Amino acid sequence: MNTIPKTGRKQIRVVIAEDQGMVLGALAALLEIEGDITVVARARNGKEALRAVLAHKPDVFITDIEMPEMTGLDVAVELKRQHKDTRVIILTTFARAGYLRRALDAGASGYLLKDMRAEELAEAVRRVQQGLRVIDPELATEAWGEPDPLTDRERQVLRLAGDGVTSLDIANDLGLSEGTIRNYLSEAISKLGAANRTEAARIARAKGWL
Amino acid sequence: MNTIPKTGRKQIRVVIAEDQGMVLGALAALLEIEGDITVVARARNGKEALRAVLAHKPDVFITDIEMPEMTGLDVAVELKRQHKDTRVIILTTFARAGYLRRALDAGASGYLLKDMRAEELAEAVRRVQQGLRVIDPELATEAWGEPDPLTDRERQVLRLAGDGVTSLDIANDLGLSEGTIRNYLSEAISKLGAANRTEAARIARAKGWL
DNA sequence: CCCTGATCGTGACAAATGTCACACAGGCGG
DNA sequence: CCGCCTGTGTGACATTTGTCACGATCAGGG
Repeated sequence: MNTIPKTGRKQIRVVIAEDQGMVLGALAALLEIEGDITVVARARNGKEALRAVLAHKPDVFITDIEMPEMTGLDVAVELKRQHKDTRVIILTTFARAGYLRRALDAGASGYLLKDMRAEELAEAVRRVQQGLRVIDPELATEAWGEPDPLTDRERQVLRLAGDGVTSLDIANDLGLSEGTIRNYLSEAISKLGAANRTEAARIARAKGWL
Repeated sequence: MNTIPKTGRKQIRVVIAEDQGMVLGALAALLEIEGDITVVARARNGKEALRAVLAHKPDVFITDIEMPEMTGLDVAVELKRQHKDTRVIILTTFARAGYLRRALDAGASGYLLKDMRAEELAEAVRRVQQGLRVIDPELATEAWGEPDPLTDRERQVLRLAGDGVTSLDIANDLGLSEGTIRNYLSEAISKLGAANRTEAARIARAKGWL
């Protein structure tokens, strides 16, 4: 690092959020070697990220989805709610239609997968800063496939069941009757075409619905 | 980057393997900015990594565990079998005692977690090249805790059950009787102190036993 | 050669799970 | 205001799952 910024054009100011320190530092290094991009702050969880973006008002905010404290998607929603004009790029491992849809609903300008070529990140930052959208091509087509068929309750119940929590325990947790839980699970299982709660949870997770 | 290599000392030659292109490129960028380290090859799966290490004979080989084609651990085992003297650093997301143990058995010199600080990677490379071991401190203590209590069959059955496959289907898959499957699962559940197959699978996965 | 542990099997029983049919409230769109 | 959907509940029933007790075989170690 420490290349003197090629000061010809205005620098693109970026904040990055990512919970794995190694990846965070590496991504920052990757962007810093581009002369026209400056990483003005880094965050290792959602709340920190939100504070950083509000404080620095960067041009572009790059964020992972699954982080402690607050999800990258939640941060995007909050920025939208506050009408901030920082553009958001979601950078995640998961090629899940459900995530992409939620990202777009939250007003994100980009949705990139971590297994794309590293060179594309800086390019995406530039495109997004110019007001363009950058969506992973494979996902873009598939995305408007099936919408999440689950209701909130079903999702909530299925999440617990998928971790091995017992129907009775779920009922107590949520203050419902055990029969009701079994009904929800039965519903979810049939909606997802699964054979049992475990498979149902696996399917839902794979689609990004959980 | 582009600091002119401090050519006083010999460069440390490194090969990196990681299936997520973005992370791979970023890690390479991170190491390249260190004057004394050169990334001589990158690989995006296990087989490619093995070939790259054999071809370049680097001082240090940094690898992820979960990759297509061949696991980072498998690559390490193969290098050990061939008595190669490239030092191996495992760099993974998972703080699992089972993984660490297997890594050490495979002769790895380092086991780092992706959520450590980015600066520690280059430092680890230098230490390892000098013949030292670098193990994540938290793990180091815990590692020699509990060994995997499961037998091969139990592991195999539990893996399927954890994906929602039915006892009967597992039985057919493995050519065993359904009762036997239930026995194995019951055994596994009790060994792991779980309440049911789903929780048992979750626990086993978390420990790196699956 | 005996002991142990892993593997595979049976049978029986209890508990959890999955399915169905049905019921009643509240909310929302037409 | 009338349906319709979601959320919630009940009861009954079939199936799956989890547990136990018992055996039989086989390989390896002492």
